[in-house]
Amino acid sequence: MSCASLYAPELRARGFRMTSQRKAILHVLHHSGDHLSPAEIFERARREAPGLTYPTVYRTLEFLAKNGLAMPAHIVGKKQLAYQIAGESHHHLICRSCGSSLEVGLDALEPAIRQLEASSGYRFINSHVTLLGLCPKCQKTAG
Amino acid sequence: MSCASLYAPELRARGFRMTSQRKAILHVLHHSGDHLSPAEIFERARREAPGLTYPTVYRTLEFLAKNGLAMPAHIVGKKQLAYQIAGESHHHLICRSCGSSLEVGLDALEPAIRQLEASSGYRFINSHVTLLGLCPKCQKTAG
DNA sequence: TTCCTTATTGCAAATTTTTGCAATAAATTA
DNA sequence: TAATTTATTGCAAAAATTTGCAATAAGGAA
Repeated sequence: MSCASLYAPELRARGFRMTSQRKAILHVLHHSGDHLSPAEIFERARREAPGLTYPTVYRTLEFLAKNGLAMPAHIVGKKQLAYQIAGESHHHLICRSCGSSLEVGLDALEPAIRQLEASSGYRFINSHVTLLGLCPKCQKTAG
Repeated sequence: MSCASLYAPELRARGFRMTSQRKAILHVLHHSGDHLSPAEIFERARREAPGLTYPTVYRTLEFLAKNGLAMPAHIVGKKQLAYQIAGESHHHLICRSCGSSLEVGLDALEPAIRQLEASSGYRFINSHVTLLGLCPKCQKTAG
């Protein structure tokens, strides 16, 4: 039983379908856990879903993002938009100079987010905070 | 005196140059204040810098982002990456269903960010928090 | 001011991403 | 199980973004 079946009920409940292409892409994202570029996702998912095409990869990734199953992340310095499975909330520190990134569970942010939900009326299923700055190493170099 | 001269010293101090193309693009971002797509930026900046080309726009935007003068933002649902001048810290609430966004000054986050600077060693020049969720209207529709 | 160094640009081509539409296949119903 | 509906895919072409490299021009030095 594929890990993608975890997600199928959620999709069906909204009138969407679980296809072999979506299964393959979810499988790749789920097991990698990491940020992957569309090209990497295409290469890996193709093994499980032969005949998979690029347009499908792009459309699926945007679909998953809109439905909260994947998180897109634009890393300054990398040209491609990367995607990651939307598991527990996680947050990124990215160095704007060297591009190195650090993933943190930012518990400190949660109370602030809850408070904002209350005041704005928005409901946040996934919070994904990207903080851009300078890592310790680049603080020396770049001043 | 153009608003871009504000930024010139900072660039020169790092060994970069203030060109007419960068001036034009900074001018556009500075006075719009809003998120703009590369195409919008190209159209507007071209008026001040005739001969401006697309590759220059893309390269300049990435350059400004790397140097903390502009902030990129990927809005789920929009294909193009948008850029905004990096003024005071601001944060976005984006509805993952209809794409509507709300810009907020999220003072509540600041203490958490300062704390993270201390623990990680990263220094955040710009914090740019994008929260993805459902706006009140879409909470009814999308369940 | 003129010269010099090299960061930056424009051009043309390559690559990546998006789009329109007919063909396919997932899920529901009979 | 077979038929039906329509969400989803693949294909081909369009559009957006990136890259390599020679030409240009910003800023410092003479």
